[in-house]
Amino acid sequence: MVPSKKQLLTQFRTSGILQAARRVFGEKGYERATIDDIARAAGVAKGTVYLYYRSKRDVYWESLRQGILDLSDDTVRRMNGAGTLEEKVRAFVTSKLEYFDAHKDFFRIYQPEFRKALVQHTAFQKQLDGAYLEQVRLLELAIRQAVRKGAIRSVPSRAVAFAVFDITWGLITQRLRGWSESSIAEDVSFAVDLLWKGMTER
Amino acid sequence: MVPSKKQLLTQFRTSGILQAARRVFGEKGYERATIDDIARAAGVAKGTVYLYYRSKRDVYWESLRQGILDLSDDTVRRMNGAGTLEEKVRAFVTSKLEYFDAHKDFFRIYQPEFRKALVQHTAFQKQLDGAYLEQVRLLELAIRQAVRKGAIRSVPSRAVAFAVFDITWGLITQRLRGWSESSIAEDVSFAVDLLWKGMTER
Amino acid sequence: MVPSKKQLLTQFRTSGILQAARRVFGEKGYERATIDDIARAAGVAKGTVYLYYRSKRDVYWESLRQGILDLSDDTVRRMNGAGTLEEKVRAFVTSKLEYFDAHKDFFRIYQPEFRKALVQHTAFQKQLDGAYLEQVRLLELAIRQAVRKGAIRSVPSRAVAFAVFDITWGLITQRLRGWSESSIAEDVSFAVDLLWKGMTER
Amino acid sequence: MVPSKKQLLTQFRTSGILQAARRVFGEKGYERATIDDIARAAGVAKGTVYLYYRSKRDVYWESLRQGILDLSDDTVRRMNGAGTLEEKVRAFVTSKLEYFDAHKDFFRIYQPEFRKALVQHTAFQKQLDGAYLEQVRLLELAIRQAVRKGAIRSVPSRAVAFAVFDITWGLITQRLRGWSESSIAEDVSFAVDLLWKGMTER
DNA sequence: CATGAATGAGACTTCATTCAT
DNA sequence: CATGAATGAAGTCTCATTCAT
Repeated sequence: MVPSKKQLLTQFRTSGILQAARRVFGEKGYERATIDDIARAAGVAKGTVYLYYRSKRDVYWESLRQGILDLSDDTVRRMNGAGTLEEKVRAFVTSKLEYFDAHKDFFRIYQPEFRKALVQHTAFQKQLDGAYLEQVRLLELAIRQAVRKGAIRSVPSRAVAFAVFDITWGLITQRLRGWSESSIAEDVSFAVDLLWKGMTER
Repeated sequence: MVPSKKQLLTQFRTSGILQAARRVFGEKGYERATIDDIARAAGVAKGTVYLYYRSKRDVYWESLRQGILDLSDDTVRRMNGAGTLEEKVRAFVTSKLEYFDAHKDFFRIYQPEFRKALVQHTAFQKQLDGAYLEQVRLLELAIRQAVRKGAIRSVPSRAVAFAVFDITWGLITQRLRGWSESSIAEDVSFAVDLLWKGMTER
Repeated sequence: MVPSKKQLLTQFRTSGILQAARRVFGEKGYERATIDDIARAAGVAKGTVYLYYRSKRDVYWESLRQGILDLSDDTVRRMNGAGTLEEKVRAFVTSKLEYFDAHKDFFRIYQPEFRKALVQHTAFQKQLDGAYLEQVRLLELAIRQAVRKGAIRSVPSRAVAFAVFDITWGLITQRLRGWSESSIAEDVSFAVDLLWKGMTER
Repeated sequence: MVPSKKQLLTQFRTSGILQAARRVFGEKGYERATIDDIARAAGVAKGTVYLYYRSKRDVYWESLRQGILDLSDDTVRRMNGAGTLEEKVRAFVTSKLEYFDAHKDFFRIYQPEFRKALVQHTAFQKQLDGAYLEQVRLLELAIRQAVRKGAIRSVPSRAVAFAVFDITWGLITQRLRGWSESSIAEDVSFAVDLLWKGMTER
C-alpha cells in the first residue's frame, strides 16, 4: 500500500498548484486570475497545470472542493462531539471562524463564489448549494431536537439555522476585513450568546 | 420646466440600458457579461451603449449606484420614522427585504459584487465599503442609544449591528433562492423577534 | 451672374468646413482626426459635413487641393513676373515661404501627405505627384534656358530644380518648428545665395 | 557564449516580425496597418506578435529605432573618417543615399513619420527630433570649423547644414520614386558639387 | 513528465456613415 | 437644409488551451 512514485509526484504537483491557485484566485477573483499567474505562483510552467487539470474552471473548482470538504468534516466532527444545542452552536461557529482564520486564502475564493452561486446561475451552483444546505441541515436538526426536548422555545428551526449561519458568516467577513478587534473566542461567545438568548427567551 | 426632447431620449435610453444591464449582469456576473449582451437585451446596437456610458465599468457601476442610493434612502427614511430600537430594527429589515424583493435583478448584481468587495481588492471597494459601513453605523448608533437608555442590556453595539445586517442579508438570499415559504412580514417578524430577544434577555 | 442664395450658402459652408478641416487635420493628422472634430470646429453638426462632402477622404482632399492650386498659382505668377533665373528662383522660394507662413495649418497637412505620397501608395499619389512635378518643371525649364543662354554654368537642370525645391522645403519646416530665428527675407536670401553661387561658380 | 536556444528563437521572431512590420508599415503607414497584417506577413498569428512586443506602437517604434541607430552610426563613422569639410559632406550624403538604397522599406516608414513629426505632435516627436538634430549638428560643427579655418567663406553654419540635409533627402526621395536615372555616385557628386560651390564661391 | 511558444477566439472600444426628424 | 442619435465594422489586445520539443 505504499504510494507509487507516480502517485507521490501527482500529489506533490496538485497540492502545489492548488495552493497557488487559492492564493491567486483569492487575490484576483476567478475571471481576472490567469493560468499563467497560477503556474508562476506554483513555480511550474503553464503546460504543467494542464497535465493535472483539464481547464481553469477545473483548477478553480478543485481549489474550492477540497476546502469545502475539509471544513465540512471539521464542523461535523465538532458538532457531533458536542452535547447540548448551545454547545453544538458554539462548535459550529468556532469551527467556521477557526477554519477560515487559518485558511484566509480559501475564504477569499469561497465567499464570493458561494454568494454568487446563491444568486446567479453558475456551473458550481448545485455543488455549492448541496454543501451549503447540508451544513444548514445539521444545525436545523439539532435545533428541532432541542425544541422537541423543550430545551429552547418553539422557533422555526430552519430559519434559526440560517440565522446562525449568516451571523457566523458576517463575523468571518468582519475579521477578514480587519473590522474586528476581538479574538475569535470573543466573537464566538458574542454570537452564541446573542443567538442563544434569542432562542431561549420566552 | 418641461424636459426637452433630448433629455427624454437620454432618460429613455439610459433607463433601458441600465435595466438590461442589471438583467445581464445579474445573470452572468460582471466579467462574463459583454457589452453586446447588454446592448442586445436593451434592443440597441453596441455603439449606442457607448453614447450613454463611457465604459463597461461605467454601465456596471451606474447600474449599482442608483439602486444603492435608492435603497439607502429608503432605509434611512424608514428608520428615522421609527421610535424605539425594536421599531428601528424592524424598519431596517423590512426596508431591505421589500426593496430587494421588488428589485431582484439589482440584488443579483449587488450581492456578489458587494461580497467580493468585502474580500478582494476591486475598483468599487471603497464606494461599496462606504455604503455598507454607513448602513451599519445607522444601526450601531441606534443600538448604542438604546443601551444607554437602558432599553436593552449592554451589548457590543457594532457587533450587534453587523448581526442584524447579516441575518437580514441571509433572509433575502433565502427568499431569492426560493428556499423560503414564508411571507416578507413573517420573515421580518422572525428576524426581529430573534434579534430583539437576543438583545434584551438578561 | 449674381450667385444664387443657394450657391452662397454652399460657399459659406464649404469654406467653413474646409478651414476647420485644415486646422484639425493639421493638428492630428488624417487618421486621428474625426469628422466630429471637424464638424465641431466648424460649428456645424456631423451630418452637415456629409451634405457637402461625400466622405472624410473627400474633405481631406478638398482641403489639400484648394491650397495646392492657390499656392501653385501664386508661384507661377511670381515666377512669370521675374526676368532672370536668379529672380525666378527668388520668386519661387519667396512664394513658398510666404504662402506657408500665412497658411501654417495648410502646411501641416500638406507636408506629411505630400511626403507620404512620395513613398507610399495612396489615393492622392497621382494628383500630388502631378502638382509636385509641375512645380519642378517650372524651375527646370527656367534653369535649362539659363544654361542655354550661358547665364549659368552647365548644370543638370532637373537635379538643380529638385535641389531648389528641397532647400525651400527644408526652410519652411525649420520655420514651422521654430528652429529658425531669421526673417523670411533672410531665409530667402540665404537660399538664393547658396543656390545661385552653386549654379554659377565655375 | 553560444546564444541559447531561446535567444535564437527570440532573435528569429523579432527579426521576422520587424521585417514584416517594415514592409507593412511602409506600404500602408502606421494607422492603416493592422497587427494582423504584420502577423500574417511574418507568417505568425496575431498573438505571437504580442509575445515579442507590447503594442502596435512598440512594433512600429522598434522597426524605426533600429534603422535610425544603424544609419546614424554609419554616418558618424564615415564623417569621422573624412578629413576636409568637402569630404565630410560627401561622406554624409553618401552614407544616407547608400543606406536608404539598401533599406528601402525602412525609408518608407522613416520618411513619412519623420516628416510628420516635424510638423504634427506625435508620440515619437522627441525621439525623432533628437536623432534629426544630432545629425544636423554634426554637419553644423564641421561647417563652423571650416569657416573658422577659412576653408570656406563665412556662411550660416546651421542653415547650410540643413541645406545639406534637405538636398540629400530630396535625392533619396527622387531615387525611390524612380525619378532619377543617375547612379548614387553621380547623385552624390552633383549634390556635393552644388553645395560646395555654394559654400566656397566668394 | 515538463515546458513555454504559438494560437486564435473573443472582448472592449472607436468612429465613418446613415437617416428619421 | 440641418441635426445628431444610431449603427456596426474593424481594430487592438488578452489569455485559455494546445503541442512540438
